[in-house]
Amino acid sequence: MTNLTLEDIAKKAGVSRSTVSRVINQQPNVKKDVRERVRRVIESTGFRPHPAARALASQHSSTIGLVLPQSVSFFFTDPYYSHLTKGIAQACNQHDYTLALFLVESEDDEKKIFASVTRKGFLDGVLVQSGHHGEQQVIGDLVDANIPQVVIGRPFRSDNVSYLDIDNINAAFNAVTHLIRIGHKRIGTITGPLHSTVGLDRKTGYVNALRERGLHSDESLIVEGDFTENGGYYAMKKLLPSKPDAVFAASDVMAIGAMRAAREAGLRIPDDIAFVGFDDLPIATLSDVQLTTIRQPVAQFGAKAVEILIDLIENGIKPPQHIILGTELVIRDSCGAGRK
Amino acid sequence: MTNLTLEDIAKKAGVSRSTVSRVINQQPNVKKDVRERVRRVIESTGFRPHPAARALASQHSSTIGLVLPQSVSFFFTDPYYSHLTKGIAQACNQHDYTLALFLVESEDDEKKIFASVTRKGFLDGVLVQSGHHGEQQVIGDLVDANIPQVVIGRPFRSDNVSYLDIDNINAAFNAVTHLIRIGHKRIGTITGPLHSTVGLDRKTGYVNALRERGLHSDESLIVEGDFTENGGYYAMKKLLPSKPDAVFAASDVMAIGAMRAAREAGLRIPDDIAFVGFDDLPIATLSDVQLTTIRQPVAQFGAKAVEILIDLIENGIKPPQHIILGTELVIRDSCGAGRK
DNA sequence: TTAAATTCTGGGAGCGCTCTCAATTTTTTA
DNA sequence: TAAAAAATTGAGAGCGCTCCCAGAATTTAA
Repeated sequence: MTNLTLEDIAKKAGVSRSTVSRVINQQPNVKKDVRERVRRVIESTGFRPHPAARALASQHSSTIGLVLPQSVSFFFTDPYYSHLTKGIAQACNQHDYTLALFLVESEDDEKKIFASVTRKGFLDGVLVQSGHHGEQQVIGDLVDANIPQVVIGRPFRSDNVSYLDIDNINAAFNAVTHLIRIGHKRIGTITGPLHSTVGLDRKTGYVNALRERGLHSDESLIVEGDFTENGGYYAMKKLLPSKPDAVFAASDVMAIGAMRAAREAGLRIPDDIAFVGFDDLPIATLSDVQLTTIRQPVAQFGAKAVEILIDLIENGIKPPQHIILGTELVIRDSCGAGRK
Repeated sequence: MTNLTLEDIAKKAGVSRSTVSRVINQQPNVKKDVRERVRRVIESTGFRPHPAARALASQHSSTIGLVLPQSVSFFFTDPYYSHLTKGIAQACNQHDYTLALFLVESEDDEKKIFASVTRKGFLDGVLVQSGHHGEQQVIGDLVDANIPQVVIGRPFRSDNVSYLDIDNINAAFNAVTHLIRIGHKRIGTITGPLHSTVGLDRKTGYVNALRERGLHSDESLIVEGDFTENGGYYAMKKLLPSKPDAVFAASDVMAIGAMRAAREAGLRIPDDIAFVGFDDLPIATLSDVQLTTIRQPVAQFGAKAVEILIDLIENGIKPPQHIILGTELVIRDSCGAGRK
């Protein structure tokens, strides 16, 4: 089965290359019967236009890139990213875009990947996961290259870029307020990495909630985690001497790790110590005690990012949009609501 | 910053388009000083050749696709696939290939994706995760389209295709033999889906081990799982009435679920019941009792698949290769070795 | 019925590269 | 030093498509 070209189809259908092109691209001004005839030939031959030729002539590739910077790639195996990636991939399928995945693993990768990502004509647009402070570079380069981009999560410098985020401060605030309301007094937190906006924002929400409720926030009750299970485990070990009666973990995965540490220390959950997580990934309901957590619609998040990006691509770059999606506190067993 | 072309670089360097092309593609027959001069211009301008133009002229795109068929996409959020994907992505970076991700989610996707995947000139090659029986179609289409492909995991019909797999039968055999050797008598298994070769092979290994050691294999000790945590949990519930003293789960994730069910039933691990998993993903060491399991080098697996594929792409299609990677039994706490 | 407006169609140029081939320059050999 | 061989270079064609424009066919208006 040799590869057909527009010209071949044209010949078979007794028309010109141009007409076939019109049919394929659903342009007007083709007689109905001609259009049908051409369509039948395309159907019967299984013809597909050559993507590279198309991209070259039309200057767009129907491909978008998902870039996970170095600090993020490390965590790619965390379920949050699988769900995100899945949502993104699904949305791409739906919109007939191809998804190219760029996991930056080293300085070396970084150079190569950024060079190809910023090369106009390869990708129509880029989704960038916001990483830590040092990685503003990527976003800046993309802005300079004038390539449509949407940042997932608020970046440190958010002027000039469209991004999609949840209201982390408010969500964390609600979670901690809930803990206070049901009677907890010494509430600790395991934060995300504090070189990321997510980490900082969730911590801010925690601090704000304590302050508003008149609880003094004790530095020894705040431990920095790294969004991994093990990170949560070790952070909890650091937290234990301060004897918290509740812990707000900035991710479900860390909450699971923290609960493991608590159990090892002989504490019962939620009787001796309560936990609230963040994300509401499936794992939240898989431990022995179901995790109270903040639900963020990760997959839809990805899908939404794709939609915004495609809008940017197809309808031109607009003033940067900042879209904040809602979250929801899901009360289960680990917070001890209704027991105290 | 407008987009440069070969011609622009040529003019700046005082040579012809062809010479610049030679420099970029590291071809011989360019004078040393000319090469240097051109290289400097490229460096200083940050020029990158247009990928589509390149692909069109050279008939290869330096892009490979990773296709996860419908039955697999469902499990994409399972950590196994994150690790696999990560390994693949890393290898692609290393070899200067771009990775396109295709998660088939529906019949509709399937058509679209296969059409674009089989379109010659878009992807240089394809990595396909072997799925269940009904999905041989993909692989067949790819073979017909004569596109270099490597299947990850043994497919049902393995003639004509190169694939990469581990020796599942043998690995499962070893795991179960280990359980027998340390004194367990009533060994149950939670299999993977039995419409997949992985599921079947690991079950076969289990059955063989029992047979060789003269234990009769009881149908009620075999329950089909689906590689999810919840699947493991419910499979274990079905297994409990048969009172196994050990369980071989065909994946770590299912083992975790199964252990949750066992704990809920008041059983102590490994004292009352032993567990062995499969995969040795990080989660194996994250539960309260560390999981004995079979280590398969998932990330390297992905990397290897990429290497084989690239070899196929760059050195021509060869007789199908079947590569089997080794595994290793990792003995931790959950099997109760040394206690009985 | 004819002129004007509209719709449809095909040819040509060009997207930015690679690759072949012939011309030119340089090196080697006698 | 000249001829032969080898290395280097540039021009041209072409990859398969899109898009513009002019010409042909059709429809509408007069």
